Amino acid sequence: MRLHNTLTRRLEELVVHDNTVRMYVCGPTVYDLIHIGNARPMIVFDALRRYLESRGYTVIYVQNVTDIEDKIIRRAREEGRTADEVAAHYTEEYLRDLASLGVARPTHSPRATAYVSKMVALVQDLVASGHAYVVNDDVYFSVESFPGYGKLSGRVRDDQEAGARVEVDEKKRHPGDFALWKRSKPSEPSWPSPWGDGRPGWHTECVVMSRDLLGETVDIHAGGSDLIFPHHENELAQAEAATGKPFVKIWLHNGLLTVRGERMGKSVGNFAYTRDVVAKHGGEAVRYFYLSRDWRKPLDFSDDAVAEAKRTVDRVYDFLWAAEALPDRTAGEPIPELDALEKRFHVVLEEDFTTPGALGALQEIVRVGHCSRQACDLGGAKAAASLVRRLGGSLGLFQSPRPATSTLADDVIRLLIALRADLRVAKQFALADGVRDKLGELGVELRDGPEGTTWAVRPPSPEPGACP
RNA sequence: GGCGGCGUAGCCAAGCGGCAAAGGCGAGGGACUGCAAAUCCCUUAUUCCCCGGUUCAAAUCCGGGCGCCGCCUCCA
Repeated sequence: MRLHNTLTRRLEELVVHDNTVRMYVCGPTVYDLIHIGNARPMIVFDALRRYLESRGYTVIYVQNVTDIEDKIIRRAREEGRTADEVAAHYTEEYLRDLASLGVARPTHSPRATAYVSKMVALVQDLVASGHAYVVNDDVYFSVESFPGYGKLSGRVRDDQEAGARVEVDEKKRHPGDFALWKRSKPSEPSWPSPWGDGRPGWHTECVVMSRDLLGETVDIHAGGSDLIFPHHENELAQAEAATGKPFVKIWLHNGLLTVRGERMGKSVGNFAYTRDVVAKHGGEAVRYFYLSRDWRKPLDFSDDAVAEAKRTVDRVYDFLWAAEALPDRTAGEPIPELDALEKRFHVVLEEDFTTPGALGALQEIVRVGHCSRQACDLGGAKAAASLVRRLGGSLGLFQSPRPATSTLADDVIRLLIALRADLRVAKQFALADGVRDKLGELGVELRDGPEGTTWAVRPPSPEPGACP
């Protein structure tokens, strides 16, 4: 598989040892519910993980939880709670949102506060090796001590100075230097260190947790493209200054969500909470929506666009549930078109994980399935359905079983269908249509076909499939 | 000012040197139907923002425009 590496700006073959992919994805800072933009990397990289697993790799998937940070402290103060309480609360909520999106639990979800002593050790190492310096109990990383600084984001230090939007901190030797350890104010959470009580600065946690759980060099490190600078640039500098080894083989950065062309962000105020969008359209519609656009490109979010994705998802399930309810027949002629489509599905994913192309292939498989059914090739329809299940499953889509109705409900619906059939024979069309409409209001859709009437349940807000 | 990305049908969106340009939505026509819905079939870009260039061959490569967006500050 080839993936676009931010570091080299080209497609690179994913080469791993022991058939194991070591993958680190930047997680949330737990000071609030996650918004729908935060959900993009979670879904996209979860889909990548599942796809790699479906291709036979073992994936160790780490997503951190940042549970100590200025915003958490501020929030705690506002709510009269401790920072720990705020972090614990929003960590729970975050995990709930992940589940509602059909995102599998990471292999590890390390919390920053559990790694403070290891962060202190890293900072000590950097001070000892001359990559960091201490000023008034704060510790700064010296960007001039690391020649590779800027290689990820393509930024040259001197160019940045011209912009001069960054406040010049007198204590820093170079404007680009960044805090590794900050002395804490009396009322703030703090940890002991050789430089007095304080807390970790930016970027250090990911380096430490990544190294601890995945080793000094990871295969994939992923996150939103807004993290390229300064966050990932600074991580890279610390990690490689400390170990002298490459920190990451392939950097992956997803495009951001926009709203009417403008970037979605908490500070802009044009965001929606993941939870609210999922309540309205279902988690799987959100997932399909994200996978229908190349993961590196910006994606314009709107309610209508997600609603369209939901209709598409519903239609696929209509086909799946209908085909699976068909009587079993001995397999008919294999359909060569299905093989070709399966191949295409993999070809486009192997080349930079182009999920929109793969979804296109999936749609065509559905069409072939409908077509087979129309032609009374039940084996063909079933083959198409199981292919959709299998391929969809490799991206975390289309795994829901037909919603169970009680036997009693089934019987009553059948009774109503029979009654309506009688009414139609008697040409009592107003009454027959009334039955159809009332059932429709209850979420039961009737379809009259050449072989009689079938029905399907349309849940108001479908839950995403269980994780395989 | 520096760095990066994008511009493909009414809309969304693949394709990134060689089949007169996937797929979805929407729209139109037809089949089926008592009428619908669903489904099926057909139609909907001779052309890929504009202008030059390279090439036997370009949406795809190069140069120059125009337009939009992101990052450079916590941010997925």
